Amino acid sequence: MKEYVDILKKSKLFANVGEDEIVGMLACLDAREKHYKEGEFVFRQGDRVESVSVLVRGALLVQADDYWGNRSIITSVGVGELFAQAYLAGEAIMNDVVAAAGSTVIFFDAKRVLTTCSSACPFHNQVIRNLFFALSETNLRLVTKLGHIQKRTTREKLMSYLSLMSKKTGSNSFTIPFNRQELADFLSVDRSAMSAELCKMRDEGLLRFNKSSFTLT
Amino acid sequence: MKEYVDILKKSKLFANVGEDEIVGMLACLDAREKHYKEGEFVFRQGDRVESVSVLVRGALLVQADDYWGNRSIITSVGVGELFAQAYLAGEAIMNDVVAAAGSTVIFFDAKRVLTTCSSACPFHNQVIRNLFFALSETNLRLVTKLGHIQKRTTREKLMSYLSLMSKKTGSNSFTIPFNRQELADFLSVDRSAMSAELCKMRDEGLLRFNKSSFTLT
DNA sequence: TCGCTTTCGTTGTAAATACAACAGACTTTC
DNA sequence: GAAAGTCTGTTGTATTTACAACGAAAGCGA
Repeated sequence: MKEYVDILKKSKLFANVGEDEIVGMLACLDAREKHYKEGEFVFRQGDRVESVSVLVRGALLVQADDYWGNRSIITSVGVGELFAQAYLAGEAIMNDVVAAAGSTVIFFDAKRVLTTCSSACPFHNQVIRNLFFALSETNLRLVTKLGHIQKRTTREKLMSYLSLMSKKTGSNSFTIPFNRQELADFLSVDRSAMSAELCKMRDEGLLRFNKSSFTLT
Repeated sequence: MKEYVDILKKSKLFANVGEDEIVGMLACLDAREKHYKEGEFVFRQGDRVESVSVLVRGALLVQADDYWGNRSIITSVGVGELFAQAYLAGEAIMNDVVAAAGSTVIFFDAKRVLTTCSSACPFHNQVIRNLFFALSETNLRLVTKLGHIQKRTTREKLMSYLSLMSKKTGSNSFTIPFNRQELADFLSVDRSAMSAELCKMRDEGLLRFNKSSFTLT
């Protein structure tokens, strides 16, 4: 377990908590380590989540299968990230969580995390706040993505995304962290159709671009 | 302020907290009451949110305006509900929050809510957990909606939504809480096109329906 | 430099969608 | 019971998109 303290130290769950305190809290929070092979399920649809879960090795996918067997990926989870936090409230988890590679997860007892223990762990309150902030971050990502995707046309989705980037950077010129295919996947549209639409917008004088650099005009 | 205790009592923030404790906490959490006329802004894009906010009268809309002035509604807020919780982490709020009618909001100091005060408020920990759970609920709503909307075709969106309802109710027959227009707005598609697609699916034998009652086959 | 791969723009076609307009069934209201 | 309004299905058309396929440009390794 202690081999992963370096990773836990960098995770959002233990932000502003020292290494010694983390080691001390491992027992207090009933930390348990579990290994998964590629393709194994960490959670299945309908499971109850009773642990705060941190990925410390590998990669996970959060995905959903519908009534007809179609699969869609909700999000991916990287090392150091929390997942399934939103299901600690008691709702059954709606998605499958699958190991995309050999992975290790550390589970903390949710009840112990969410209940402050008298005086033994002075940094416990910080951890609770961190958990809340981590969930906030997830939430913001979702709202942002929803705002883009809910637009009807490809052009509107692009406008939504690009104008947000402009606001975020405070400038009409900015670089996006996606290539064309990734941007298309992010906005849930076809790459070639999106590429064509971008060029049409450029020709109409709405914007200019070079690779991943854009300028709104 | 005390006239709203009945409403606060029913809000998620004070679940499992008695009326007397709520009254006691109003001062501890630095509760402040503020009134808004229709059209007034509770928060504007870019504001910092430093209060836990509960709507106790009226109705609010969370909406976003993009670079070109287009408006899109993210969600609505009803009496007793928390809003803008995800921005307590320090990020500037991405949306405008506007009063859709004459409204009253009670603000609690976020720092005081998130930090347990020694012993004065025995139910303080419960409130912190409640805040976390409220955010979880928001999160689930978002993930669910995203799962539907990110599908490419109207049929896939319908499949996604209806198969989820089937899973949720544990039956192939269920009633949805929307009429056709509301369902279309929820899934971000055109009503008439959706209606046509539903009938096509019925004719193909995928499902049957009568008003808001559906049966998957 | 030569192949190989990746990325991006471009085009054509088939499919899906938005939009507008309308008719029938059903509700509500007076 | 009549009138007005709402909800739903239906249809036609213009627009938009997905999909497939291809070529040019850039990056990369041998």
